[in-house]
Amino acid sequence: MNTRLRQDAIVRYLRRTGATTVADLAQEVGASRRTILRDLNSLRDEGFVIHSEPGRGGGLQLDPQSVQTTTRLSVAEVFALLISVASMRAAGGLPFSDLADQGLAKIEKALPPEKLRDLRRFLDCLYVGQLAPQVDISDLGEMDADLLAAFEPAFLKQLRLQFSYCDAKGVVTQRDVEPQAMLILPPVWYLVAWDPARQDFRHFRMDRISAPECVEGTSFRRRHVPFKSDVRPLQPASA
Amino acid sequence: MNTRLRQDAIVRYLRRTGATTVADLAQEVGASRRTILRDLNSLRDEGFVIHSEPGRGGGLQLDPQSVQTTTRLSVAEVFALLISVASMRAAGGLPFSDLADQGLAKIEKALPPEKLRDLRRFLDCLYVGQLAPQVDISDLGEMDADLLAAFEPAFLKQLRLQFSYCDAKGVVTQRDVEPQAMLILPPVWYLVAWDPARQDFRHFRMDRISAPECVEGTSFRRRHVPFKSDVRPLQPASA
DNA sequence: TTAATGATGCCAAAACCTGGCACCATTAAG
DNA sequence: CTTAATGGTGCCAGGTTTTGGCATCATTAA
Repeated sequence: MNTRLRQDAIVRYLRRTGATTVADLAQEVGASRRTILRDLNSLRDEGFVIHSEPGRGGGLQLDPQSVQTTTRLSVAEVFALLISVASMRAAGGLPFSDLADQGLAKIEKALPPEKLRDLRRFLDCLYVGQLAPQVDISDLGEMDADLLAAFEPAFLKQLRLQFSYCDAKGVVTQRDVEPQAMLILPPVWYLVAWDPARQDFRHFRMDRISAPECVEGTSFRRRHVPFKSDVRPLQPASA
Repeated sequence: MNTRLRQDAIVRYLRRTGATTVADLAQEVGASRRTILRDLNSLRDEGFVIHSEPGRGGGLQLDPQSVQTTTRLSVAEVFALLISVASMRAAGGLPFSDLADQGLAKIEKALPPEKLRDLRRFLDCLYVGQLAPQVDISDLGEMDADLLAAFEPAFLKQLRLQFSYCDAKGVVTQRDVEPQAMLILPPVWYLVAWDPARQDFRHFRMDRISAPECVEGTSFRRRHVPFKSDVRPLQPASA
């Protein structure tokens, strides 16, 4: 985790919990006490007002007034975005939710502090139930950037994709396929691809793909993927 | 000098001078040519449009239109937001997805059109499975505005809320309750409230609430809502 | 043709970040 | 008073990231 991301996470957590301790923050963002204290100093340098009190019963508290800048989105719009992203996260840690959070943090900073405060308080009243059975995707988070970097050109330029794949039995094989679609069955993402060697479609769990790499100079045609009827396009209707 | 600070300095200098060269920038901010070029790439990733032309008489120029984008979102961040919102919509039409789309549309406008086109093409390759059994929430969409308008002050100022409620058996009753939380069990939203008349918690399906209205002048205290263990706060956990 | 310029890959050195440790000051509880 | 919890600082070894230099290429105007 990046310094900047961690500091954003700290601000979010402070905003959410109202008051907490250094040890708690360290646990929450997965860093040491020392690092948290350093981050707090950095944040104070950047203008965030963070009250702190040593001693038993003391703690940290973020002054809500200490966020400023200009706006372009309406409060309702930001609220809606917030809900979407947060729900997705709650749904089981889909990939990219960290990125989305990061983007939202920037957007939130563009709200008038007063409205932002209201938004936060309102949001604190929201809870979500579990959407899907929990699956271990602990490694997925760190692969996002690599996967995205490799997949984007593969889909855009229709280049073949090579990677090594670890199937359900733990057997690792090397693959060279034509990416056709990505299928999301929360919280697991699949790559659906045509395997020229096997002359058939195959689907691969994202979290079992490693070392993905585009094969430059290759090209292929899109195929009609035989999805079941309960699978539908993700593309929003209107936007 | 920090990476971020240096990149800000580059943008300021480009804005100020109108046009310049890499060597000039390197001199100005006290870094090497190589580093400047790296920074320019980062800035482009974040959406800044920087024209550059090689060759004698060429140079760099910052597109003034891209400066209006005060919120510096990276392409990856917008992509992540897009995924979240689109998935939510596909997952069963949660309330507010229209608003979220609208907000995203504004954000997308801040992207270079070329990148936006790529983003859309990439998104065409995504599909999503069904998250939860389908429920009829056809009316929910039109109530969003009313509900939001009524609920926001109720939660913010802790005012009692009156509405008429149609229970599962179709019996309509008049309610006057203290709103404590909102619970999302996709795709259905619930209002969790303390009912003073019954001295107990009650939950109400959003799509069965009608004519909600805040009762001015009332006030109450927040209570600890006895949620089951698989219910968790919607507020994003730290990244 | 030539010199200026943007652009990219590579690599070793420099800079920075991190986590652990020792230690201190303050505070509330017992 | 003693004790445990807490915020805060200095220091250092190890790890990660950033940086600058270099070679190289493409493009453009003089």
